[in-house]
Amino acid sequence: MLRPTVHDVAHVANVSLSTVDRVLNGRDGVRAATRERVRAAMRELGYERDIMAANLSRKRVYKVHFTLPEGPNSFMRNLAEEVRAQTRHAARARIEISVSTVPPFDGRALAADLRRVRETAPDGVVVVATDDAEVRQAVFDLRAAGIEVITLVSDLPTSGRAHFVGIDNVSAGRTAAGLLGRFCQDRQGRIAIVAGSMLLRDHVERRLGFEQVMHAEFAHLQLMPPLEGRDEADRVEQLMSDAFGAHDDIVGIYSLGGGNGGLRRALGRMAPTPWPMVVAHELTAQSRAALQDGAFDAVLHQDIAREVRHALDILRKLIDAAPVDPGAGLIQTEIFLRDNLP
Amino acid sequence: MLRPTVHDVAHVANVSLSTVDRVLNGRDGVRAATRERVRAAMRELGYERDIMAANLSRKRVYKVHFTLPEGPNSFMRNLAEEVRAQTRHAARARIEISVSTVPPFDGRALAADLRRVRETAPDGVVVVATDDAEVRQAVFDLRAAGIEVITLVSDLPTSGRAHFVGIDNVSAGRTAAGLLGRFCQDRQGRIAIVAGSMLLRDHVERRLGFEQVMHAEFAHLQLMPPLEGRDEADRVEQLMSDAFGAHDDIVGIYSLGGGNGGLRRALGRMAPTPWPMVVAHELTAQSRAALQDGAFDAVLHQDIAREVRHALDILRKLIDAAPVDPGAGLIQTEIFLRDNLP
DNA sequence: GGTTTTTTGATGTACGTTAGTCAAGAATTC
DNA sequence: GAATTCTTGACTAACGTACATCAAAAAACC
Repeated sequence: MLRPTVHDVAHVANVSLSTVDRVLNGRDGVRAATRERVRAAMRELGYERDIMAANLSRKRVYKVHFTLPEGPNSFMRNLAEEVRAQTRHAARARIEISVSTVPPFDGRALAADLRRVRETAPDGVVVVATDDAEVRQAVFDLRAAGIEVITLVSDLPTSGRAHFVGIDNVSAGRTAAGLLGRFCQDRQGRIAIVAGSMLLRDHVERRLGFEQVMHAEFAHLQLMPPLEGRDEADRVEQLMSDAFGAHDDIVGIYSLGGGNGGLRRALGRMAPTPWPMVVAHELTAQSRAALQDGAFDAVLHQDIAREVRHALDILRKLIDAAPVDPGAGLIQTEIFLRDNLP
Repeated sequence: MLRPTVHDVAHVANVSLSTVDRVLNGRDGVRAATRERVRAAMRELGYERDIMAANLSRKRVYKVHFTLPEGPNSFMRNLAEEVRAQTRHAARARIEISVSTVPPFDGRALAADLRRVRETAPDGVVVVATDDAEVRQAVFDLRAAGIEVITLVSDLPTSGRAHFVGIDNVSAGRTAAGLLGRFCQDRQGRIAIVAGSMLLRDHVERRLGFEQVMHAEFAHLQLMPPLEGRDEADRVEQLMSDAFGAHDDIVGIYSLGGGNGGLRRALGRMAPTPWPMVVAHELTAQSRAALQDGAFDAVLHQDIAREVRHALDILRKLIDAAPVDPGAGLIQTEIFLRDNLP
């Protein structure tokens, strides 16, 4: 009832262990007919190589590199911290993690870093991608060098990256709209949108999803054009204060980027009556406090720790050439109210 | 820079491999002073035993048993299916899974099954617990026999189970209230609660959390006493129809158990105007359809696949006597609207 | 046919651990 | 001080796989 081993395969195929080994590891010097006999035996027995024993034998160490944007952003700081925290755990699974940071929103710098990383010949790379042609090329070159690439948090499609690990941002935007629309279903007025930057793919996607659902399901609410807060609290505060000054019928706010501290301050100073319903992104000290004191109603969140673990998991499978469910990588967006704060 | 091995420990402690092994595996015949020397060397080097190599050597197979309630409940059917699906995967990690099913809501039968399972001497047991003194005793006896026990979906505190894997049901109830209250914030009227059975701990907890928040935050809404639908669609349909007949001001419904098909039918036949806001539990074919056609507004869900994987993960760690974060096991409750259905 | 080349088998070592045996050495007992 | 017990070290085999070497067998070539 135990798992079949190479010995069993050798026996069934009526060949020696050496031959099974040659077939298994793609070494040459095996006649096609013999190779097929061995393959048939493996299929018949349902043989699967014991990866742990295999790794033990080859002293395999998975070299994985993370390239992250630096900057004061508390979300990215958490990310970096989480990667560091996983380094300890990963060592147990023979994964050796290295990290480099690059300036945010700078495609050129990111591409340069990826080229540098390629020289260190890692087995896999995890990158928070900036959407840029040069970055796309750098990812493509990594792939060409046999290095597996996974995008994290912000995707880079058609770059050859094997998987994206993060939330579905269009869906997150739709969710925000579904919540905010229902919160405001019996009200008339405007909905304000505060974005970070429309250069970030995840922000663009959130806005897209949000507007889709708002238009389709909650047409009685009037969408204002997005304010670009660049994830900076002061700028967000200024923009929102201006908006409150210009309109007294803002009944809902969707904050899809950073700088929530500024939004709080603007609300505290001059929120209209009734207090607008607010949906924001990322559970941080600011947004948590805002939930608790009732300033925000809901916060959409991605569990970064889970994403990092998930990325490492998928990467290991890719490197082992094990099958990976193509749907893997999408993390469910979490929704927090003041009532289910962890 | 590689991980230290027993050889390194032996060298540093200036003892033989045999002695290190004796200390490591708690065999006797080692003087206290020597043992301490070895321990010091392990600490100094940061030695951690390579579990994969260790398991390979001892041909360890983790025997894990699942005891699940049977019955027509689609939630439990999914659970059983998921356990079966994990069996294949688990085999790769040397985990051998067995499953038994027992009649639902029957503490005596469950306890009997656990006693039977104890005879098969598994390393660990995962059980969907019915809250019952006899079950508590059976779990306690398993623990006494050195068998690790984890409760799944429905907890059984003070039974000695090592962990509970599932959602925080009080928090789920609070979340439901937070959503429903905000959905109905500009309305006046009654809120109906449909439960499965108040004999199930998870249902009791959901109701508790729901009422907590409703009373505290949304006192303008009037809570009706819970209807016990026993997770049966027909009964739920009857109860809700009666409720609609008796009251024309039901503005919100919280369905915290099964039988959502019945709720849908009752709503279709005689929902008041405006259509009540509905929050239900578990994403099934019924609740998904109800979200899509707008009958339900939100569905709280627990990802069973994740729970099963999580339970196996924790169990493996427990059996290896590895440290397990006491907070592990709590799975975030997912929230689905029609806008973020997977 | 004999020779060369290709294919196959036998054998050994290693990975880091478990687990055992046996004998030498040290400490303890009377 | 001798007999006894306890402690320690040296050695071996095993887990399932990888990888290398050498010899034997089989196929291909001229």
